[in-house]
Amino acid sequence: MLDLRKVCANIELVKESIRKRGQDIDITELVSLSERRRELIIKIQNSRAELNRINDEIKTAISKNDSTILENRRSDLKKFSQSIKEMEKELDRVEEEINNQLLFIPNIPHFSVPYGKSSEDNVEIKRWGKKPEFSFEPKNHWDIGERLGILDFERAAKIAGTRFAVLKGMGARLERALIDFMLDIHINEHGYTEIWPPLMVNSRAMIGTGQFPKFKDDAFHIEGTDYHLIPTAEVPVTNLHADEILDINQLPLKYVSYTPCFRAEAGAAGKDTRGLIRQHQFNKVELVKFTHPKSSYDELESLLNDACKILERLNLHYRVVVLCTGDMGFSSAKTYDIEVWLPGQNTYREISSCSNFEDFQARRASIKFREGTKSKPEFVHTLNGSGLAVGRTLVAILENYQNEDGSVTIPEALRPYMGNKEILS
RNA sequence: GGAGAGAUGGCUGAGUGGUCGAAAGCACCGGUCUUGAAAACCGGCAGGGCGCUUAGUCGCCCUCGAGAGUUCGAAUCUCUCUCUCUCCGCCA
Repeated sequence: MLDLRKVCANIELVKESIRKRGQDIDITELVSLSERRRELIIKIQNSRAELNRINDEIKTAISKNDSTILENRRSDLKKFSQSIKEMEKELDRVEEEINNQLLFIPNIPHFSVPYGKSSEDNVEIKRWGKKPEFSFEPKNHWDIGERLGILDFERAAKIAGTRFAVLKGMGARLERALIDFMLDIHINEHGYTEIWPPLMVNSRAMIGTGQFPKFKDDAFHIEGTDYHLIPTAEVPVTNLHADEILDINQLPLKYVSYTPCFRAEAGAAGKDTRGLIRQHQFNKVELVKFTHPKSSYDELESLLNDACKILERLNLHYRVVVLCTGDMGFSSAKTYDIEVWLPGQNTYREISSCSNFEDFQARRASIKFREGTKSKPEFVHTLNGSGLAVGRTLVAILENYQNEDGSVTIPEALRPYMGNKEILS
């Protein structure tokens, strides 16, 4: 959420940033509502001050047993407080409307974010490793996985539906190994603290990180409750510190959390219907940081590196792109996507998305810190990134490490997690 | 699921209709003392919002889990909700 005062003081900047994202949101009503809000507040406050003054008179009248003043004042007060209540009702309506509108305005992109309309305009900034060469035609991961008997989409469809998968035998083991492998690196080498959060959250948490109200249809909801299946660990982990003032000496706080993620994938009908790429349920190891505003962009770089490290250990070729203004997520001020090379599909595929939200989420969830012991609390900056999407990493391994006979070599770094097995066949 | 108790500042906790945005203690910050530290003593220490001719060691307003109500006036009384704890039941 943007700061109302800043929006009103920088109307053109906000309009421009909405336009750069390729969106069309009219903020003129918001600005006039803000003015109305200020008028009402001033009126109400003056009235209340007067009300309080009269109340003090009544107090003294009672202590002095002066019944004349008492009766005079009492008869007025009721009407007076009634009119205040009416103004307050209007103020409530105005503030609710302001809030509704603010919740739908996306974050302002960082100045370093390239302008663009779609993913076509994202800018590649880094490439690591190289594409593996094959003496045969590399297969898709679903063909490899089904032949090895470790992926089963048909039975998943039977028990749940489309966009689900069953992992079996060494497939399940590989998924579990990857989770452990990623967690160990982030915890032991990168200094993150592990979190095992609830997999369902209330709507307040979903508002806090920006999924609600705008993207309500993307989440699974448990009917008759206020529980929502988390679309990413970002939601519970970021909201862990909602309504808190964090100790500046503890910043940056770094958390890593493995969770299943649930997405309705509304609007993605027909996209990536085959394979593991786009599922209603998938596993992800998520990195979350709470930082001082001054260092958040440095922390974004190191978060990106932490995520890249996993692919490097697995020796998987990847590239990093900066998302352009038109392709960036709603809450983000700057996002890097890590895209892994998938030879079976002859393309780079997003495997991690690392973002700095600046104070956009912190303001929604009210997460603050204090610069000095006597300073006013300020909002922290929040960041997160996948470290990594587990299912897509499994896909990358199957496709990049496949052999001509249909077997798959297990990356060396992963073997200790796979009972020292070297090959899936 | 049943019964009971509770929710107050960073923490502990007092307060049952006006003298309360709030005692006391702890923690923290500043000062005095000290070679330094500790102790002792003195002082400070909640969040949010609005205003300004002087942007301040400034003025005002709101907030004692959330919301509604009673009252001239609510931390205090009533109702609803949320959460926490204890006991019982059930259960991985």
